[in-house]
Amino acid sequence: MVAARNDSPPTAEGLLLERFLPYRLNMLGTTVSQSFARLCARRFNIALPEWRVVALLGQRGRLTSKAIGTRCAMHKTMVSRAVGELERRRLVEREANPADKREVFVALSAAGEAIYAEIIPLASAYSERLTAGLSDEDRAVLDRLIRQLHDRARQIAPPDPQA
Amino acid sequence: MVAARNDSPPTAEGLLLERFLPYRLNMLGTTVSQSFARLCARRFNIALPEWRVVALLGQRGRLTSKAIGTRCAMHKTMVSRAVGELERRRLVEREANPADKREVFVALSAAGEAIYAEIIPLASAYSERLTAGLSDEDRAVLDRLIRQLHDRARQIAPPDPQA
DNA sequence: TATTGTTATACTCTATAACTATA
DNA sequence: TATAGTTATAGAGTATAACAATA
Repeated sequence: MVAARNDSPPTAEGLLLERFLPYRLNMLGTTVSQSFARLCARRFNIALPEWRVVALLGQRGRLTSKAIGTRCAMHKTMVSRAVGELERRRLVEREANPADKREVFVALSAAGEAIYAEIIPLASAYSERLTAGLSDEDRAVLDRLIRQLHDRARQIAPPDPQA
Repeated sequence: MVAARNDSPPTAEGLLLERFLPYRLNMLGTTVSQSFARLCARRFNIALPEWRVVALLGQRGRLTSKAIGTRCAMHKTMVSRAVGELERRRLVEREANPADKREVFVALSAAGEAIYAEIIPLASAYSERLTAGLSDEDRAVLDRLIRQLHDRARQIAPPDPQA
């Protein structure tokens, strides 16, 4: 156990880097994300952007690239590359929307559905292990705090309003 | 308001990306970190790695590059570049350790101390705004959960054990 | 004119490898 | 041999700008 690590109060200067919430949230987010990314890489040889697209398509069925980007907060360039890579590996199929040929529908192939079926238990198990020590109330508070802090951060310094 | 966004329960498939904790923690960490980074860039024209080094040296006094890396979880190449940039801007000074000339002590210059004195209120104010809506109990739970989840994530898939 | 999507390019942060100079 | 630190290079992930095709 390393329980005593962060228990010291702030110094007279008013701030300790290791107790600074933005720093800690950033460390937590990257640590969790990278540890999950390692599992995905080992088991499926798949990177996180591709993982997100597979997870999304598995839930939602076919979607346009734009809808993928909106739903998992990925830039359209990243979506384009992730979908391209998944298509190269025959995990998704693309089909132009006849009603608007600018759009392309993306959907899991049979092989993609098979990967999805493996991905879900892996992700669920990871999430379960991650939160194994938490009470029901802990989970409820965590759920609420993530949303509150996320909204707050965007209020304080929104991502380049008029760029 | 977008309050209803995350309130739906998991589907029959067992997972919704936007309710998947690793995904949410990653989004939260990057959103908070980037919003704080924007403030630092606007006010001090300083990037996050440099900010971390200044904050650390302001607290701890002079440190070797290795100690900086250990204390704020930065790779030695990143420390080297951040310290180099800060030295170029005359915010830190370097001095070889006479007792072991491989090591270099890094310390804030007078100008660096001045920046540090401005950085602390900015950071404190940011943290205050970020957590403005939280009760004392919320804060205590958040503090504990960050540590628990961080430790858990590293237990589940440690960063390349034998690389 | 505006929008979907692709490509080229660049920037940030992270990481590996090769190197130096010490020890 | 091993360590502190630098540099070159490469890899994610994110972003802007220019573009083609379509509306």
